[in-house]
Amino acid sequence: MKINFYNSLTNQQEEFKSIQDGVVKMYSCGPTVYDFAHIGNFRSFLFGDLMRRFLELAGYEVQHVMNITDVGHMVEGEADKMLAAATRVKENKKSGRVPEGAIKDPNDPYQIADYYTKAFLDDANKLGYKVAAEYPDSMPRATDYIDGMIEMIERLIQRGHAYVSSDGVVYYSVESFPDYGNLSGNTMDKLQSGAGGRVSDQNQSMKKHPADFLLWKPDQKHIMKWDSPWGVGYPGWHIECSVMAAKKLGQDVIDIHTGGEDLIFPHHECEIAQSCGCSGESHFANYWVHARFLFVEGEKMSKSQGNFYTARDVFEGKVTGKPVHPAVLRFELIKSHYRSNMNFTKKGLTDSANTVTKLIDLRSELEAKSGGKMAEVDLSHPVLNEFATALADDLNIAGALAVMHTWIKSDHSDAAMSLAIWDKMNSVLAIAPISGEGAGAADGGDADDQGEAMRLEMVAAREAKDYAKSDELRDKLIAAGYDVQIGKTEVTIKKKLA
RNA sequence: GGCGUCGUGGCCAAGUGGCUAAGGCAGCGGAUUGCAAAUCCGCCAUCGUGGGUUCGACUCCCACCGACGCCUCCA
Repeated sequence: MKINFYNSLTNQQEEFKSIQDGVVKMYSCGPTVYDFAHIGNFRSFLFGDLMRRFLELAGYEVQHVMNITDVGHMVEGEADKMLAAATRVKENKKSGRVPEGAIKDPNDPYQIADYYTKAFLDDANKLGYKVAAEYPDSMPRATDYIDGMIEMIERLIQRGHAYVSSDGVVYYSVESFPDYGNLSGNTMDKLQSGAGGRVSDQNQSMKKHPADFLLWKPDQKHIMKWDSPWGVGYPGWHIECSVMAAKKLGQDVIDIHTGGEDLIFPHHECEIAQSCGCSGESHFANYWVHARFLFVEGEKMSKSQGNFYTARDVFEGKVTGKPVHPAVLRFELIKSHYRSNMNFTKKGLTDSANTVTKLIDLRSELEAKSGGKMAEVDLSHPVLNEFATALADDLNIAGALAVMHTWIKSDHSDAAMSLAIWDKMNSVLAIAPISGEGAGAADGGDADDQGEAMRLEMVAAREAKDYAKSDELRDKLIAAGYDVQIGKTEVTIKKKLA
């Protein structure tokens, strides 16, 4: 199967060819663990997951690695992110958002990182993010790789790509790496002309070039710090990905690197400079694939706009007023093309809930009909072939979903075969459990006791032909989030997924 | 200013140099129902504007108009 991806490095669609036959080495930039991950983060992460699952459907063995950034080296406004997180955690403990006892000492950055790492894994697993199920093997934490970062910085200095400036800070010298700017288009001359005013002069005077970026900063006062040949301090942001990608994937050049589009510059540009500067290779990743941003009801998502949602906000019903099943959020986040800005809306969520429900219902129907028996099927089957061919065209999810919808409405008299096809499609969509995988499952919606009581009452009312009472109960059930079906003799109710 | 993506029905969104321009949602008509819901059947676009290339373009080229993203911590 011919697979195409849009490569940000060359700004065009390219046929995908893995370095090693049948194996794909893939790295995705992961979350910072100072706060709960929001739906924009997950849009980008799940795009990586879709890509990985598709490659697996296409027959590749995919080694996917995603880092956890737990080094407190970023700033939020003026404050260190870890310090900001400490403040936030203290507030959240008061409000109950962070349960009592979850973080014993909010001043300990490791405890904060641990707490939010667990929260991330919890959300990610619910959303069927495969790499999260492989934690910790495939999800290294930056603080466990400080030694590797120091090694890489030393090597960069040896090779003439980095230098220690007069204030003791280690910088990468972008002038030592002619390809700097190839990914983002921000070549050195453009950066220089555009730099005026934006960067503080005192910082700049220490650097050889305005675009030189930090590799190690000695700083005794920093909240998280480690010993190094350049003094006690902390590593730059970019170096962790270069190190963990190489260590975990075991080679200097990898196949695919993904992330949000905002990471193209400076983060990914700098990763390339570091990794290639260190290895001497012409490429770090052969394919750089970036996801566009997520908007909420047409607006950019931001805390000040009040339209900023974490994954758990959505699960808990902060967006729609009703709880949303994780499978619905997953489907909503993967159903639009990764290179389009996706618009996250309530209506979209409802649509997604309908589709997910339809798929789950079809599955139960097929299981009942086939007695759980499943046929053998592969991509040579016309339906799956069409489904996979769409995805092979730069992850054309809309095309693939069209195939799926048409198939849903088609003839399913061979239930065992249909079940097999269903499973294959679901191995990519992951909106319901697949054998051997517990993640991201829509487990159907069983009624609770109260709902069941109302249902029985309704049946009784109907036997007595008391339609007014029956209708009243139906309205109540619907208000309680149930889907009510009145059959000839039976009444069935089911919790809606959103 | 630099780099990049894009403009298809009410909304979301595929696709092709030439048979009937996917699919979803919404809507409309019908079947079904005590009434609904769900389901099933049917209906519902000529592709931003103006040129050009071509036997023929929505699809190729040019111009224009418009939308959006990145260039600063951000997925």
